[in-house]
Amino acid sequence: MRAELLAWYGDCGRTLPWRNIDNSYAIWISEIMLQQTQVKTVLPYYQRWLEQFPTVEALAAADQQTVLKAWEGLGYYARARNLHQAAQRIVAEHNGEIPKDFDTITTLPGIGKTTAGGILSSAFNLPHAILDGNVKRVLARLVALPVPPARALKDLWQLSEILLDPTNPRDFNQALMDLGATLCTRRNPQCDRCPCQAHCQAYNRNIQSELPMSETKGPLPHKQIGVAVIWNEQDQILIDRRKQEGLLGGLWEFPGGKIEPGETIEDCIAREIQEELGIEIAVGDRLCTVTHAYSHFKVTLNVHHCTHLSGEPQPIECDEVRWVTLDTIEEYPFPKANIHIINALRAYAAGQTPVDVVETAPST
DNA sequence: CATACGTGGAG
DNA sequence: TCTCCAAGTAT
Repeated sequence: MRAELLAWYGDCGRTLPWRNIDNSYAIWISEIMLQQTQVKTVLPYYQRWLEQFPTVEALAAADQQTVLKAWEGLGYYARARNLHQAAQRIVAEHNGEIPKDFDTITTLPGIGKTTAGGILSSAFNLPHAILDGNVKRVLARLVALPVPPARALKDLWQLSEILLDPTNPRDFNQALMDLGATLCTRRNPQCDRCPCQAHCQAYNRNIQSELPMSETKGPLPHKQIGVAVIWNEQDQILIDRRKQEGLLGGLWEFPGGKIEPGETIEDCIAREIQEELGIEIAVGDRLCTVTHAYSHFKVTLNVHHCTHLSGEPQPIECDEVRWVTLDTIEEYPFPKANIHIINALRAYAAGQTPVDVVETAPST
């Protein structure tokens, strides 16, 4: 099966900018960006990143806000924070060289088993297996896995290791991923073009469309949030930088919080701002309403104009607070949901009517 | 072993 | 409109 797969890869493999290059730093960056993220999404970020941080030294020397700004919009921001930390460790502990040893490279933050295998095989042609989403799907079909892949990780890893071509692990791993990305897709797999068709249990039983089995998940919880755009007398707006840990760590946002049962939006906003920033505000008109879906819950941001009344803002529940103008706000990294608020603010400043931004309709 | 962690695209 | 999920890792 190796020969057929490698031959197919030679003919039909994708051309990607991080493929067949002699730059382990760039390959590392691509592997991190590609975690849970499609190639098409990564492409522009990857190009910009290498222009801005061409070497591991350049990345290590950058400040975190610059790094997060370059990552803005890609999601899973711990990846950017870990990339930055790992770069500093690679410079300090490994003379600026990406480690070639599996146990060493997996001690770096953000590099787990499959990313390590991806880097080591792609950058150095070392015989380490991978098990990403593509490979899980390909292998689940190959053996007609009767359970969801998450229930058989040990077996799938073993299979990936057994199949791996020890003489050409780089091309073999890339071929496996390309097969999953282009032919052995989640829906409508093109088995008629597949180099592994004869070996595929799912195809032989004609159950390729049913595999891999998926876990059933319930509906996402939906939270209502009150958000404040607080103006001072200099026409500045108050933003805060979220703590390093957890959701959107290190990014800036407009302050606010969860609306309690029976609480009005206005009461919620005034309470949250008092609790989190220690200041008094007057809650005014609605600016916009933004509904946004994260991976594990949905939120509706009920955004209101507010006026600063008294008190010096304190970073009680965040790492930092700052008054900014609409002209300089773009220097700060913001999560996607807040980008919508900034756009609404620009429209407001330009004299337009308030807008509702709805990405996903509220379910309740 | 289960959950937290973003965003955009496809059907 | 809504669900699923895509080059996963950390805890």
